Amino acid sequence: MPPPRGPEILNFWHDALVQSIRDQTPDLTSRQMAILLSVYMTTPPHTVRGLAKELNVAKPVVTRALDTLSKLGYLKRAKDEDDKRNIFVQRTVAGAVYLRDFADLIDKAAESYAA
Amino acid sequence: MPPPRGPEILNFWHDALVQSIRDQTPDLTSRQMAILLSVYMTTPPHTVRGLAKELNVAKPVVTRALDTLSKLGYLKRAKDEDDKRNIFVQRTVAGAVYLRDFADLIDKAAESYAA
DNA sequence: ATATTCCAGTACGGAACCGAAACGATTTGT
DNA sequence: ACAAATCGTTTCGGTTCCGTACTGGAATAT
Repeated sequence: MPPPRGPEILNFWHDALVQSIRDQTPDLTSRQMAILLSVYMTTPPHTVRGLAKELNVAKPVVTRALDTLSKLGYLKRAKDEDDKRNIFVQRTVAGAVYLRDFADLIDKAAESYAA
Repeated sequence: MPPPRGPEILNFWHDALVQSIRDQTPDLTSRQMAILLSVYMTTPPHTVRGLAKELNVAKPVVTRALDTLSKLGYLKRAKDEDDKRNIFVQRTVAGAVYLRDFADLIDKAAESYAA
């Protein structure tokens, strides 16, 4: 299995992106998607400042993304009882489903490059 | 590296996305990125209606994306002398450089999942 | 206790994007 | 010749996002 690098990976990215756009699922911005993925793919706890630092963006960006993503039901805020200044961002079933579907989408796009 | 499959692909996508956001390169929307990639990764000629159909979006979406992308110098419009209603979307050096850098970025993110 | 630091969220003005409809310019059909 | 269809763009009102600055509440330091 010859590893496709460089140019070919752009083909892969292109196909996955086109699929996700065509499928008309709620159109998340790159930042929203990155935040959603961070919450699901990295170890808790997740705070606003932590996410902001990870992505190197301003805090309001994270707050706004959390507003949008929690309105969609893809994640939720939870209080930190030990330090009430904090909030923890947590996963939801709907978010897990959305990401599983997204993974299937990318997988499909990736099939062409498996050989 | 071949893109990973299954759940791992989300890790891969996450890392690539975070990298591209952190690197502060001009923040293209999914649609803009998809259009840019279509122009560079599929065979010419590329017209507005063709790109719109490929992505299943309205034509003005493509026109606006072309405005943004040509302002960035990542592609350019060219007249079709045979049918003056058409325009052809063409590649530029700056666009090629941008995509090569982007590919390097993804490649780097993919390295972690080589095994 | 009280001043300082830290956290998430809000306010604000500006910019970009969206879908739908309408527009000129060009080509095609009759 | 002239009506209809095609193509890219523009316009419209509305929504969302952005960065900067600021707010209120909570923890920490002196």
